[in-house]
Amino acid sequence: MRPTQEDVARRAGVSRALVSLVMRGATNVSPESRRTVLAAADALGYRPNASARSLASKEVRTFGVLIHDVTNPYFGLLYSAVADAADRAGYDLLVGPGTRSGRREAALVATLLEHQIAGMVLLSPMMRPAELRRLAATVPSVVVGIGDPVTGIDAVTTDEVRASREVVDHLVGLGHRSITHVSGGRVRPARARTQGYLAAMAAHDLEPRVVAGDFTADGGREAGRAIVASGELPTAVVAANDLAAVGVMGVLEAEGVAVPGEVSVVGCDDSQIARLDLVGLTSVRQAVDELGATAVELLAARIADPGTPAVVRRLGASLEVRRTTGPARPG
Amino acid sequence: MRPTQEDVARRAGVSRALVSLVMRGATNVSPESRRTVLAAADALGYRPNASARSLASKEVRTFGVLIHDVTNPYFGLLYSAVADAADRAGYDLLVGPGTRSGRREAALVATLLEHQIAGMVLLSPMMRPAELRRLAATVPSVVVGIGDPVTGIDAVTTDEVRASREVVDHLVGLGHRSITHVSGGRVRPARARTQGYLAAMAAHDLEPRVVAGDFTADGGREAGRAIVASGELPTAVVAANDLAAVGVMGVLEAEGVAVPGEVSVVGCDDSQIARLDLVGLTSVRQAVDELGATAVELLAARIADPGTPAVVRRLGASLEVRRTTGPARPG
DNA sequence: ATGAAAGCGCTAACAT
DNA sequence: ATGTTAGCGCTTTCAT
Repeated sequence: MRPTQEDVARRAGVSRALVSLVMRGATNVSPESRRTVLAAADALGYRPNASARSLASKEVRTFGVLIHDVTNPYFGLLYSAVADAADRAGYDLLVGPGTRSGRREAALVATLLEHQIAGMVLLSPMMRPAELRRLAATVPSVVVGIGDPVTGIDAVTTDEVRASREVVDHLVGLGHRSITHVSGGRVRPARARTQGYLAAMAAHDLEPRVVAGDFTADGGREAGRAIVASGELPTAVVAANDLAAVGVMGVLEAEGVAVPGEVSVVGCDDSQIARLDLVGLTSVRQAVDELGATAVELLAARIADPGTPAVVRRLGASLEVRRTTGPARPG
Repeated sequence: MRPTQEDVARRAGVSRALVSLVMRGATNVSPESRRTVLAAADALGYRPNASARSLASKEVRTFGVLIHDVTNPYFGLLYSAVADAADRAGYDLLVGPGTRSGRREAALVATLLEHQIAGMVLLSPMMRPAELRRLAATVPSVVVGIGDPVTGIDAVTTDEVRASREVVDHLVGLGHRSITHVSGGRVRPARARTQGYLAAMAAHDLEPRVVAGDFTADGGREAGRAIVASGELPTAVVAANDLAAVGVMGVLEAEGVAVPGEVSVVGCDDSQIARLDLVGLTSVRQAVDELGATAVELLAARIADPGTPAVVRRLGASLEVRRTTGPARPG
C-alpha cells in the first residue's frame, strides 16, 4: 500500500494538515517543519494522490486531449506543442486516441469526462457541429486545427484561406496557370483548404480543378492516377496535405513525369516527410507551437471566465519553398 | 456543478448505495429500480466521477504511457497498438509525452504516478536501468520496443538479432559483402540493432563497419556524408531506423550515387515514410500490433500476480523488400 | 433487493 | 505556525 499523508505525518510527528501545507508549498510553514516533513515523505517514498486531491479541492489540473489520428505524424507535432504549453501552464494531459473512422470519438469523450478534466483540447475532431456544441456546453473545450470553426466554440486554426492564397500566388509567380487541387475529402479541415484554394484561384481569375483525395498517401496516389489518366496534365498540383502530395509525386515519378520540371507539387503541414532531403516538398508550414500555446491559452481563459463569447484565432502560415516547385513548363 | 450520485438518488427516490449498484451493473437490483435510476441519471446528465470511484474502490483502470518521442511516427503506430489493446482490456491511458532529450522523463513519471495508475507502459524509455528498476518496483511496468531488455523488468521487444540477421542475409543473397551500418547512437534500442548487425556480419564472416547516427534524418545525413567522404563506398547501408535511412539516401542522391544501383539501403520500422511510393525503402517491419497487445497482456498479468519473475517476450519481425535494395554493384 | 454508515486520501475553513 | 474538523463523490461492509 502506498504511503499517505497520514503516514508522513506520523513519521514526522506532525498533523496531516501540516503535511498538506508543505506538499502544496504553502509559505507560512516554519523551515524546520518543512525540512522534517519533506524528509519523512522522502524516506517513505510518499507521492500525493491526484484523485484524492482533486476530489477534495474540486480543482483539476488535467486537460483531456482528443486526437483524431495518432498515426498521422502531423498530430504528433501538434500534440507535442499542446503538451509543452499545457506543461508550462501546469496541466497534465489525458489523451484519448481517435481512430480514423471517428466512430469511437463519442466513447472516448465519455471516458475523458469521467476523469474530471478541467478542459478538453480537440485536435481536428470529426464530430458533427451539434455534438461539438453539446460537448463544449459540458466542459470547456477548444478546437485546434480546423480551418472552418464551428460557431460558439473556442478555436484556434491556421488561416487556410490566406495560406492557400500564398501557395497559389507562389505558383502564379512561377508562371503556372493550370493548377489542380487534390482535396482532403469531406472532413472539416479539408474543406477549409479546398475553399482557400478556390478563393485564391478566383482571385487570379484562374479555372479551378479539384480532384478528390482523403489526407492519406493512398488517396494522393489515387488522385495522382486520376490526374494522369485525365490526359490533361496540369503544370502544378496543390495537395491538401503532405501525405497526399507525396502520393501524387509517387505516381508522377512512376509515370516518368518530372517534378518540378513538368509538374510542380505543393503539400501542406510541412511534416517531417516534406523536410526530408529525399523529398524536398514545398509545403505550407503551420505555426504548430503557436497553435498549441494558443489552444491552452484559450482554454485557460474559458475556464477562468466561462461566460465570455467564443473566440476564434486564426494564425498565419508560411510557405516553405523546396525542390518540388519550379517554373511552369512552357504551355 | 456536475450532478452526483446523491442527486440521482434523490431524483429517483432511492438511496445512494442503490445508484452505485446500478451504475456498476450489479445483478441483484430489481429491473424496476434499475429503470428508475437510469432514467434519473440520464435526465440529470450524470457521469460517474472516476477520481472518487478509484479513491473509494482502490481499483484503478488507467495505465500510464511514457512516450519517448511523440514526433517520431513510429511511436504513433506503437501507441495506437497499445491503445487498442488497452481499450479492449478495459483500461484508459494517461500519456506523458517524452522529449528527445530524456531530461524530463523523470518528471513525467512522477506526474503519472500521482494519477493513481494501475501500471506503466514504457515506450522505448531512455532511462537508465537503475531508474527503470526503481520504477518497476513502485508500479507494475512493462517496457516496449527495447531490443536489449533490462533484467528484472517485463518487456516485449522485437528480436533485433534475428531481424538484423534477416537483413544481412537478404543483402548477402544479393551479393553484398561490403555492408555498412548506421547506428542509432547510445540509446538502448539502437544498441540492440547494432549488436544484431555485428552478430549477423560475424556469422557471414564479413567485416563490419559502423558509422554513428542518432535515429533522426539529420543524423542519417551526417552519417551519409561521413560514408561518402571516407572514399570507401560500401555496396549496402543498413540503417538503425527509417529516418536515418532516408537521411543517408538524401545524401547519396545529392552526390549522384544511384540507389539501389550503386548502393542498397535498408531501414528499420517500416514506417509510413518507408512505404511511400516515392521512397520505397526496404525496411524491417516490426509486429507493432502484437507488441502493443503483448505489452498490455504482460502488464495485466503482472498486476494480477506481482510476485512472478519478469517475463521477456521477443517477437519476430519481417523484412519488407522494396526498391532500395538490389544486387551488389560489381566489385 | 435496498438502505445506513464508515471511510478512501486529501483539502479547506476554522481554531488556537 | 500548526492542529481540528468536516467534507469531496464514491464504494463497501453490514443490516434489514
